[in-house]
Amino acid sequence: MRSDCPLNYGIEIFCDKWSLLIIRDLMFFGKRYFNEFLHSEEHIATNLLADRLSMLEKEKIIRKSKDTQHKQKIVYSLTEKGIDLLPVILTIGLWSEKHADIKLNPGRDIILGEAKKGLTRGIDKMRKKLIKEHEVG
Amino acid sequence: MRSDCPLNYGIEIFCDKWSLLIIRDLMFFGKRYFNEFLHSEEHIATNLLADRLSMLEKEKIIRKSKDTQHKQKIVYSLTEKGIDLLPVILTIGLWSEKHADIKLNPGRDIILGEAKKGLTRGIDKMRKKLIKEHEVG
DNA sequence: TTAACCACTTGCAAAACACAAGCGGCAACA
DNA sequence: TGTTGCCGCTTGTGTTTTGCAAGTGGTTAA
Repeated sequence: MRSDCPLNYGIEIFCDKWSLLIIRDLMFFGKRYFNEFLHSEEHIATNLLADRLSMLEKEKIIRKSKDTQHKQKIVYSLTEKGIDLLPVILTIGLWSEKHADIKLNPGRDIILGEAKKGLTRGIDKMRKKLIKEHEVG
Repeated sequence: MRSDCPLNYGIEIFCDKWSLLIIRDLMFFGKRYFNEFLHSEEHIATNLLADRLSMLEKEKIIRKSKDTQHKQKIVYSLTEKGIDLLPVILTIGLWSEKHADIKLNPGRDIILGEAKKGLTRGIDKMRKKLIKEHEVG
């Protein structure tokens, strides 16, 4: 670590071009398998995806488990630490919606709308949903 | 741009290991000069600092102006787009405080405390202060 | 006049990234 | 029971970004 600043702690872990996109896919698009992350529109390379998944697991942001149906498949899901990145992801999304100089996906309003109405309440509501989906707690 | 996802828009601009730290220094530590950013505890290199400052200016997150007193000095300050990164920085800080497995700087509680009491209210209060300090609006 | 300070720029080595191909384990099908 | 294809990766290679050190041209204080 370069410093003991809380901001820097988070930056060193997930501030790269891919980690938060993987977490987004887990949060909002129900993706759980290696191949599903691979086919997101940003097109991450297989080696980088493998790197990020093992890093995020090491940091206890995601959890790896075996699929009970298909033995060759591995299921990824969010831990509580991962779910708690929801405010970070939403605030970045809201900032982009306000300030982007290019046209963004209007479909994402469904996700951001709740947070736009009231940040704290929107986060609480979405957090509860995620805790159920990822069997946390 | 790799996609039209709002999250991705923000990520492509400021999700690297340095940009948010420079913005933090502008927001909370009153830093305004090249040399001041240079001497933060994370120790950015001069070429990277120059790169990031020109990128952040190009993205209209910061503003460059000449010091009226010292002609050789250049003053950096936040635009409204930059000030609006406050929620992003605060939520990363709060996440770190909650989940870090190492000891973090307890002095930062002064900054995070207001947001911890109530996120929306804390942001509003700090935002108003920043708008005055950076002469925005 | 000279020494220090200012915001950078340049050069180079190391690390990270991006792309393509391949690999061993598992599964569906003939 | 052999073949074909999907599964989560790993490996190899070239390119880009980063990190460090040194230097530069203009400015300022003594």
